[in-house]
Amino acid sequence: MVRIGEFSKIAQVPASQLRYYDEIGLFSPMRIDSETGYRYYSVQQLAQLNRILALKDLGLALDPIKRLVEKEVSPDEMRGMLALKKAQIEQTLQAEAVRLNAVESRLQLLDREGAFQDDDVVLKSLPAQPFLSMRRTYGNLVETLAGISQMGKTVTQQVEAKALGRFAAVIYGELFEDSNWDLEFGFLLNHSLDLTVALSEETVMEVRELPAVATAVTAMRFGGPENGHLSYSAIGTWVENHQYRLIGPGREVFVVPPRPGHESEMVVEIQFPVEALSA
Amino acid sequence: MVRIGEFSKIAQVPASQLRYYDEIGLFSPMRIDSETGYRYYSVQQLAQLNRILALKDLGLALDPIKRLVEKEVSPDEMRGMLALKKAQIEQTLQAEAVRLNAVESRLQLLDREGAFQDDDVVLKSLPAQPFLSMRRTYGNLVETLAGISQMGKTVTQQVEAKALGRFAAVIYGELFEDSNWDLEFGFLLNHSLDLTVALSEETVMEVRELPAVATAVTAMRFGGPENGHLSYSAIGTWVENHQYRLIGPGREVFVVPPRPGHESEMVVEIQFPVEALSA
DNA sequence: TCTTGACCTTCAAGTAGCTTGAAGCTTTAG
DNA sequence: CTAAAGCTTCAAGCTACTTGAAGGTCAAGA
Repeated sequence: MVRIGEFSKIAQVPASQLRYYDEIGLFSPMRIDSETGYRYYSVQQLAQLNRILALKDLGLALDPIKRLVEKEVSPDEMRGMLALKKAQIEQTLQAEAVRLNAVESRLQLLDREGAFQDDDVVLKSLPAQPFLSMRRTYGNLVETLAGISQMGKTVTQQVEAKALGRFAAVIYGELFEDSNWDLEFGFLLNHSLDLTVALSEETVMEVRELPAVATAVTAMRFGGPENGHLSYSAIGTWVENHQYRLIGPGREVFVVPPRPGHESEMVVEIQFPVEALSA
Repeated sequence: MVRIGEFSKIAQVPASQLRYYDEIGLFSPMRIDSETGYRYYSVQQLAQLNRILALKDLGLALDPIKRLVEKEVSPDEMRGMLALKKAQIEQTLQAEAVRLNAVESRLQLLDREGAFQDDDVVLKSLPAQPFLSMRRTYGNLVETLAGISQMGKTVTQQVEAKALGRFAAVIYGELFEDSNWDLEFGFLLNHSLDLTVALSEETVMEVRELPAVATAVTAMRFGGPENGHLSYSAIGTWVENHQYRLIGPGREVFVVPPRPGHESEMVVEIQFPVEALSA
């Protein structure tokens, strides 16, 4: 029997933690002196403590561990817990990898530019997302707007609102020509669905996965398309100045969609996939 | 200007979080009605909020982000922060990978055994660790103990105590023979050092890295070597029953080293690297 | 035997980044 | 005009601890 300080040295666990585990009833000393309150542990208890720490290392929370060591858990429940944990860890791994990517981008950027950028152009990484969309070539602005408006109505009628995310467009051609716009547009979805929406005999919207983008340059455009060239040129000069290169079609995500009579309040996020030109 | 509810929908950020950011002075509404206290945001502020969220996505804490957006950070400081973050993320990635491994081991184990084991044999993953050690073949127990004892004295005299971890041994041969024990022993180190310790003309201890073990079966032995066979046979039967295979030399880590007169209180952790026999 | 210092006790508060809930006021739609 | 939805502040809760204050206990040396 040893006092808490020695046991904490042996087990390589801070005494405060042992007291805490005692307090929450997870792991208690062999004996507590009823006069002084001193905790006395036996080295035999190391085995138990190690089991607890091993489970904690798996990423389990203390509460489930408590039930585990008290044997209140069926094998099936245990299997469920572990499978859940596994899925969580896999997610975390993915998320961390993306994060690492983003941090590295920033670092490279900083090395080249020497200062932190303070304009409105921002690097992001974009996750893959299901996209209920159609692709077509439009002759002019009026035709496009009409198409979009009709699509909006049809979709909101046929698809439950909470599945629908933001309205978005992918721009395949050059927008700076006045005609023949090659566009894909539709709604981002909050979770993948298997559905199609028929707009007419010839045009059907389908769900596909909009691929993830490791690094994208993004900018916000406030107001209607008349401000569009501003944001595009901001992105264009930024990309040139910072030694990146466009590697895919741009996207516009409608953060605040235009409402009739309030078009000037609309907000669009413009996103371009890029990659760093390796020095 | 919109109220907090609508802004929260647009920005996809809970209102409670916006209030919190206001409270800590990280991101405040454009205007607060002095009569009602209502917060009013402008859509233009989305750009600022998005910058903040992007930095948060990098894994930065809110406090540094606050200083960043208030531009109280030099590029060099920023570089330092990011480099630190990068290192942290890389660590996390490693740790998560190990964790995933361990969880998968447990799951496989559970699938084969159908129940959670409740004896004292536990699966762990072991990190790589620097090891100040020497390897020799010993003729018999007495010779071995003498060697160990001399080594302990010399090392504790020559190396600062706080660098020294636990005493440990790697067992290369079969211990069940009575002679010719092929052993490596010495002290685990808390951080890597570049040093050698000469025990005699012929024997010199050096620091080398004891490799990490993805999956190890471990057991605790309480008491002297006379209990040793118990733990070894426990591990042996466990490994057979659970369809694992030994893939490297075993280790003994002295958690509570023997003290003269109190040998029966010693505690040793026995570790064997294993791998699952793929079904 | 006394003192000193190391060690132990409990209890309260702090950590990060929020979320939840209660009690009460304001705005908007019908 | 009323009801519902939306807003306010303030307090407490979450995880897994750590830190610190105030005070009691133990072992060794003088």
